[in-house]
Amino acid sequence: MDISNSSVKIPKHLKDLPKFYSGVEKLLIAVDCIIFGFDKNNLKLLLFKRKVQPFKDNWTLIGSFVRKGENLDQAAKRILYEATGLSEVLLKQLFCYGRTDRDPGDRVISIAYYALIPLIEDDECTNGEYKAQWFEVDNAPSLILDHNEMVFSARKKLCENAKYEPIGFELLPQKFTLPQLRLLYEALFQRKLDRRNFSKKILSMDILEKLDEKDKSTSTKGANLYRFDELKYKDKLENGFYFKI
Amino acid sequence: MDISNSSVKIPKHLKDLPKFYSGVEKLLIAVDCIIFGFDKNNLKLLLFKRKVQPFKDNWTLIGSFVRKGENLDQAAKRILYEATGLSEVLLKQLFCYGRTDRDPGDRVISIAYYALIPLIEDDECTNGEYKAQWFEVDNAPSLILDHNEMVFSARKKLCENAKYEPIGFELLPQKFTLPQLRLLYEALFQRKLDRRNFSKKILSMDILEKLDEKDKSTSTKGANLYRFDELKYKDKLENGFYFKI
DNA sequence: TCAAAAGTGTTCAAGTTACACCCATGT
DNA sequence: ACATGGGTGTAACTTGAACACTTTTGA
Repeated sequence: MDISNSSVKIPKHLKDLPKFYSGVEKLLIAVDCIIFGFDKNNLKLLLFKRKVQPFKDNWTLIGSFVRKGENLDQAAKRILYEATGLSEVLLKQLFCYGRTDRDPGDRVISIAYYALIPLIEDDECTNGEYKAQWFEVDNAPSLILDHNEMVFSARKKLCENAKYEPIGFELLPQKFTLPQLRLLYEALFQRKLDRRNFSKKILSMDILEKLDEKDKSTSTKGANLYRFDELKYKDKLENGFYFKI
Repeated sequence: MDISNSSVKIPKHLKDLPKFYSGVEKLLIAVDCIIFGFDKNNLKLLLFKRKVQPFKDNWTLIGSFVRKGENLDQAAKRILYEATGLSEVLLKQLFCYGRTDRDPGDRVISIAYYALIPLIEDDECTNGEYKAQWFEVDNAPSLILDHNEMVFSARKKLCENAKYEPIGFELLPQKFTLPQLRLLYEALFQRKLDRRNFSKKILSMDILEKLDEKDKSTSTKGANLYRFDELKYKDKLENGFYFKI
């Protein structure tokens, strides 16, 4: 199937014409980000104090209206950068929320994205602008509008995606141990995983690079550090391999 | 986790105030529907001749701008009804397309939905308004804007969803045979499935009702007709069962 | 009576789960 | 020397894949 943008090119004489579709009502478009992090045992959520009315000072996801000339992905990226200072981050579009009454401030269509970031300190996230705070996902305060629903769906989607894509690594530091990785998946799937079977499975995929370093912070023996080998992974993908945990 | 709309109620004094968010640019919002059908061996796509500029008379997905006071799902439902006359149809939101340059007519944010309908004749779809035509998905004409990309993604998503949700039945008549159902999944997954293993698997789920009727249109012996037992399925769902094909 | 599709059962391979023992090291 | 978490191997089981024979009936 041809998935190129379109075989029908834009005729030149259209380019400088006034816009079509006049008289159609326009709406506000926002992007909201569900920012996940992981800390030892817990999946976490970065929440913010809303700065504007309505619902000023209530807990909220971070979001912003989409600007003129800005793609949706760009908007998500900008929002995340403004809120955390991070730019190389996994962002994924989840769902579009458009109930007419979802925001009493006006009708707003909101596109939800989730972001997976390696945990950083609360105060590094503020950038002077926002009061950000990490919460355990299962222990987070109630949020404004339909943001609770967004978080719920995002968590579910994250869990699904993590089964078939190697996105868990995005939530860990570059170097991590197998026990760490296992705790992450246990938090995502909300169930215990067998230590031995987990190691076997993840190592058999042959997408981790074993480093010559140990992390002794959780045991006397120390656990080996690994790195996700993205190049190797992508190479394998092309040869019919697919990630599955 | 609390997924109620919000624990923060809208303060009464806000309700009659002028809208917030003044000065923010608004954009056009459209919903586009990828309408799938199934005919004997082939997954099909219902396409339309565009009635307006730009790209008038080119093949396109059916779509419409979202109206004031209309939820996104309602818009999708309306579009589908206007185009096919069908109203009890599976509709699922897929993805939101928002590239700034995706429509030369103006900046339009488009939310794609797929619809699964039991095949009906082309001319029943017109409703006097549109020139609709079914195409095999793999043999469809090139579409305007980013509609080719939408179709591609929708097909992929449909395939994924069909593995874990009993949505295949939406594409068949109420009464169907196992060979028919198998052909459908073969078209979705684009590979042959073993006749015997397929029957075994689908019947072992115990969500089909065997009818006392045969379809003799494809063989002398005739194939038994079945019906998807939605109530039974939902009941099983609550008891931890999950569909998997 | 035979061709063509439909229905059913068995066997084998692969993947998943359960589980036990040894290792390294700071105290 | 021992307690604690980390590393590996093996057996039982479940699931999915491969495959062959019998049944029905219109032509």
